[in-house]
Amino acid sequence: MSSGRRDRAGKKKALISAATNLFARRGYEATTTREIAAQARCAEGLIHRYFGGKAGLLLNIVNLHFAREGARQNESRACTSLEEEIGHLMDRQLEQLWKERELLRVAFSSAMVQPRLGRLLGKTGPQRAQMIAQRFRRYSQCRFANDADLEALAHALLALSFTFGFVRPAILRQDREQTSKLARRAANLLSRGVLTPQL
Amino acid sequence: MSSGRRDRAGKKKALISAATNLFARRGYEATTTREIAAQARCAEGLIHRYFGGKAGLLLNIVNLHFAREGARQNESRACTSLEEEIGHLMDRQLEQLWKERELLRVAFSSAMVQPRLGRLLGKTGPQRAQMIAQRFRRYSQCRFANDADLEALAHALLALSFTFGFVRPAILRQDREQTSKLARRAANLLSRGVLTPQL
Amino acid sequence: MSSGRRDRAGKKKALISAATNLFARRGYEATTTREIAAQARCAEGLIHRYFGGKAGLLLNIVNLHFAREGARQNESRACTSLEEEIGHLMDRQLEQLWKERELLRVAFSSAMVQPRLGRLLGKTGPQRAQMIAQRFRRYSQCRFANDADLEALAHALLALSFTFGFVRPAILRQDREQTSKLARRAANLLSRGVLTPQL
Amino acid sequence: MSSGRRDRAGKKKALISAATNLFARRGYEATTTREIAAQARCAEGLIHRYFGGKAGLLLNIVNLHFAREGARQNESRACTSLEEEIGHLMDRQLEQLWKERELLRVAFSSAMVQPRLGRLLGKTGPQRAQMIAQRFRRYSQCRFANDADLEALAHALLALSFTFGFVRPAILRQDREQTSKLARRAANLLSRGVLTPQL
DNA sequence: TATGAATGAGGGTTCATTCAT
DNA sequence: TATGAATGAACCCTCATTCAT
Repeated sequence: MSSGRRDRAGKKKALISAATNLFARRGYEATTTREIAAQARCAEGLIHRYFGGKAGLLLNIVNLHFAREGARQNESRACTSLEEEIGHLMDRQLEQLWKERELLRVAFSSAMVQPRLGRLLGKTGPQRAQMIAQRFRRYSQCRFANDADLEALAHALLALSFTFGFVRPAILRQDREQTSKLARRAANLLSRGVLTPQL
Repeated sequence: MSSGRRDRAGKKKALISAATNLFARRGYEATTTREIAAQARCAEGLIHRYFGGKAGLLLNIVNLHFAREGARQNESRACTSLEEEIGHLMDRQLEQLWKERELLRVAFSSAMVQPRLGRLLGKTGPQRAQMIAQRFRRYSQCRFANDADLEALAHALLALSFTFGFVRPAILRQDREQTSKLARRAANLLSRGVLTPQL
Repeated sequence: MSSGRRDRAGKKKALISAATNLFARRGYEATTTREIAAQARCAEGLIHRYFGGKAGLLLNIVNLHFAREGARQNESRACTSLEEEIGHLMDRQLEQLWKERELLRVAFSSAMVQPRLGRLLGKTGPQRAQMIAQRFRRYSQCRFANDADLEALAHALLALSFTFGFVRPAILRQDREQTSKLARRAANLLSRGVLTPQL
Repeated sequence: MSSGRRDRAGKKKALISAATNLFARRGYEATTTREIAAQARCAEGLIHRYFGGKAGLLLNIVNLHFAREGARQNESRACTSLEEEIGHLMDRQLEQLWKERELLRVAFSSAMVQPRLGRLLGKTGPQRAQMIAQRFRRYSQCRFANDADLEALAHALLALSFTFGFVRPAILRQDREQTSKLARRAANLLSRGVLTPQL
C-alpha cells in the first residue's frame, strides 16, 4: 500500500510500537527520543510533529491502549455458579495483567508523577467493576447472603488481581506462581463471604 | 558529638532528609542533586561520596524507611473478635499508607525500572503477612471455618489496603473516602469468608 | 491570467507578502518557512523553488522594495526657498522611515551579517543624495555661500533622518516626538550653514 | 594565580571574549554556544551557569562595554576654536566607531529584535550629547549666532558620525574614505550654521 | 574531609530543505 | 508543477559526576 517516504500512518504506528517497547523495557525517563526514532526507523522530528513530543507520545500510547481495553466487551460465556465465575474471572485477570505488565509498568510509573495520566488510568477500574458486578447479579438464583455486597466483591477481585497479578510479580519480582496461588486463595475467601453457607 | 564542618553523620542525615522530601514532592527524576545539596546545606559531591550517587541515595532512603517499617512491632492491642481485628487492621493500613503516599510514589515509581529496588520493597509484604496471620491465629477459639485460610486472609488484606489505600487515591487520584469505604466493605466480605456462619 | 492551482506569479506574490509581514513582525530568524507558507496558503517547498530558500526570499523582498523606492520620483512640488525645501524633505523622510520601520529593521538586521544585502541597501542612499542635491541647485538664485557644499548637505540630511527617524525611535525605542524635533533643529543648523547670512 | 580547573573569573572572561569575537564576525544567531565554548576552551554548560544562556551572554557583553563607554570621560584637551573642536570630535568619533564596528554590529543587530537591548543602547547617546554640548558652551566667547542650538549640534554630530562612521562603511560596505570625507564636510556645514558669519 | 567549579555527554526539540507522490 | 511528509543536522540547555583546591 504505502511505502518508505510518505507513509504517515505507518510511521505513526512504528513510533508507537517502538516507544511502547522501549518505555516498558527501560522506563519512560530512561528512554530517549533518539532510540525510539532509531527503532522505528524514522526521523526523531516526527515524534514531535505527530505527538507533540515525548510526553505526548506516552499519553497517546496509554490512551490508545485503554480505549481499546475499555471498549472490550466482557465477552466470556456464563458459568454455572458464582464460584466458578469468580475463579474464571481471576484467572483471566492474572493472565491478562501479566501479558500487559510491560505497558502497565510504564503507565503506572509515569502516572505517579503525571496526575493527568493517573486520572486517565483510573477511569477503567470502576467501569469494569460495574460491569463485573452486573454479571454477578445474574447468579441471584444462588443462595446469596441477603446483603451480599456484589459491588465490593467486584472491586475487591480487581484489587486482588492487580496486586497479585501485576504489582507483586512484575514490580516486586516475587515468584509468579506463588502470587497467583495466593490470588486464587484470596478469591475463594471472597466467594465464601458472599455466599450463604451450604448447610 | 561532632559539629559544624566535619559532621559526617549530620550531613548524611541532612542529605537523606532533603532527598526524601524532594523525591516525594517532585519525583526522583525531576529532582536534581544540586537541589538536594542546597536543601541539605552541604556540597553536591557528598551525595556521591556517601551514597555513591543519586540512585544510591534513593536506595538508602527506601532501605532505611522499610527497615524501620519492618522492625515496627505489631503494637496494637488485641481485639475481642477477629472481625474487629480485621477492621482495625484495615483502618490502620489505610491511614498509614496515606501518610506515606509520597514516599511510596517515589519508591514504586523507581522500582518499576530498578529491579533491585523492587525486590527490596517486596520483602516487607510477605513478612507482615506472616505476622498478621500469626495474630489471627490467636482468635482460633472463634468459630473459624475448618479450613480457614488465615494466610491468604492476611495477604488479601494487605493487597486490598495497598490498592484502595494507596494506588487508587494517590496514583489514580480517586476520591479517598470512596476508596476507603470500598476497602472496608471488601474487608467485611473476607471476614465472612473466613468465619463459620453464625447459625 | 492563470488561476487556482497553477498560478506561479500569484504564489510568488503571496509568499513575498506573507514573508514581508512576518519578517517585519517577528524578525528574520524567528520566522519559520512553515509559517510563511501557511500564511501564503501554499507549500513550503515553493519558497525553495522560487527563491532558493529563506535567505533568497529575504533578498528578493528587499530588492523589490528598494527598487520601487529608487524608482519613485522625487515627486514633490518645488518650494519657494531652500529652507522650506529642506524642512519639507526632512518631514517627508521622517514620516517615510517611520512607516517603513519594520521592514527596515529586518533589512538592516540581516544586512549586518549578510554583506551582499548590505551593499544592496547601500545603493539607494547615494543615488537619492544625488537627486536631492540636484534639486537644491535649483535654488542657486538664492544667496548661497560661495562654496556651499550641496552634496554634503544632501548626504547629511539623509543621515540625520536615518538616525533620528529610524534608529533612535525604532531601534533604541526613544520617544519619537523628541527625536523628530531634534531632527528638525539639526536640519535648521544645516540650512544656515549653507546659506549666506541675511545681512 | 589561578589555573585550569578552578578559575571562575578566567573562564568568564574567556567566554565573553570568545563570544564577542564570534557574535561580531558571524552575528548572534549564526553563532552557536558550542563554538563559543570551544573557542573559550571551556565547557558549554558554563555559558548557562554564568550568564543564564546565550541571550544572557550577549546582554552581559553589551552591558559591560557600554558601562565602560559611558564612564569614559570626554578626556580630550580643549581646542582654540569651536570649529577645531568639532573637527576633532568628528575625527575621534569616526575612528572610535570604526574600531568598535564589530561589537556595534552585534549590538544593533540584536537590538533590532530585542527591545530591552535597544533601550540599553539608547541610553548612551543622549548622555554623550549632553556632555558634548556642555563642552561647546565653553566657546561662548566665540561669535555664536545668538540663538545657536548647541544641543542640536551635539546630537547632529553624533548622528552624522554614526551614519558615516559606522552604518555606511561597516553595514552598507561603502568606501570608508569617502564616507569619512562626507562626514567632515557635513560637520563643516554644521560649524557654519552655528557660528555667526565672519564679516 | 569537604567543597563547588568545571565537565561533557546527552537530553528534547526545531526547522530549512529534500523528494516521492 | 505543486505538495507536504519526512529528513537529520544542529540547536540550546541540563545535570550527574569528577577532581583541584
